Amino acid sequence: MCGRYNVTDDPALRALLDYLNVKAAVTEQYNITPTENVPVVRQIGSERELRYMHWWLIPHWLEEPQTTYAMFNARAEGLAESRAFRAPFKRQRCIFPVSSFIEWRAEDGKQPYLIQPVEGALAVAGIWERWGEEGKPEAQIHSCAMITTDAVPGIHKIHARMPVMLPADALSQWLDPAIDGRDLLPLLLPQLPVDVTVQAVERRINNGRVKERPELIGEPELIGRCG
DNA sequence: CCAGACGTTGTT
DNA sequence: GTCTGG
DNA sequence: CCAGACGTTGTT
DNA sequence: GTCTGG
Repeated sequence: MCGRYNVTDDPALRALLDYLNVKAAVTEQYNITPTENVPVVRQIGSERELRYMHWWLIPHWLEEPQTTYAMFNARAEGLAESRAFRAPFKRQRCIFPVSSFIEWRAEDGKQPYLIQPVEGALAVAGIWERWGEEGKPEAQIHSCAMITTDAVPGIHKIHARMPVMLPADALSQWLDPAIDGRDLLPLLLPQLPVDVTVQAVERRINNGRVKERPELIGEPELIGRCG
C-alpha cells in the first residue's frame, strides 16, 4: 500500500467485526486516501469499539496538527524505537478492517492493482493517538496509522512494501492494551494470513478524488497465503 | 498513495 | 523539484 | 546547554 | 514528550 484502500459493507467485513465482538457497522468507502476518516477497532481496558479516526497519526505532543511528515504509515522495522510511534505502539494499537487495498507498479506510468482476499476481510495492524486538551473530549482528534512491512514474494512483483495483515488468532493480543507492544513484535512479519488475488484496475482511481468502485481489468492472479 | 499546484495585480 | 490536498 | 526533529515511499 | 545534533 499502503496509502489507498477500500472498505465495503459486506458479509466478509461484518464477519471480521463479529469475530472481534464489535457491534457497530461501517460505511462503504472506496479509494480511501490518507487524512480521511476511517473506521478502526480499538480496545480500552476490556472494551472494544469501532471508531472513525483521522488516517494520519497526530502525536499528542504536537502543538498543532501538521502534515509535515508522512505519518499514515509506520514501518514495522524500528516501530519500538521510533520517537513518534513507540508510545502508541506500546499501548494504543488498533485494527483497520480492510476489504481490499491498492498498490502501484510503474508500467508506462502508474498502474494500480487491487489486492483482495479470496475470502473474508483483512485485519491490518495499526496504532492510534489522541490529540488535544484532556478536559475537552469533543475537541480532541483521534488519529491512526497503518503498520507496513516488506512485501511477500507474490506481492513484491507489484510493490516492495505492504501493510501488516494479522492472522485471526493474533487479533486479541494485538488489541489488548495490557500487553506491551514490544512483546508483540513477532506478530509483525511479512505474511499473508489468507489467499489473495492481485488484479489490475482502471487508472482513473489514481486520482484520490474518484470515490467509485474501481473497474477491474484483465485476469486476477491468485497469491496463496504461503507464497 | 497520487494528482495538482506552485502567483500576482486588479477588476467584478 | 517539492509541497499540499484529497 | 538549547534547538529542532519526530516520517514514508520510491528513485537515483 | 523525548532524543539527537551542534
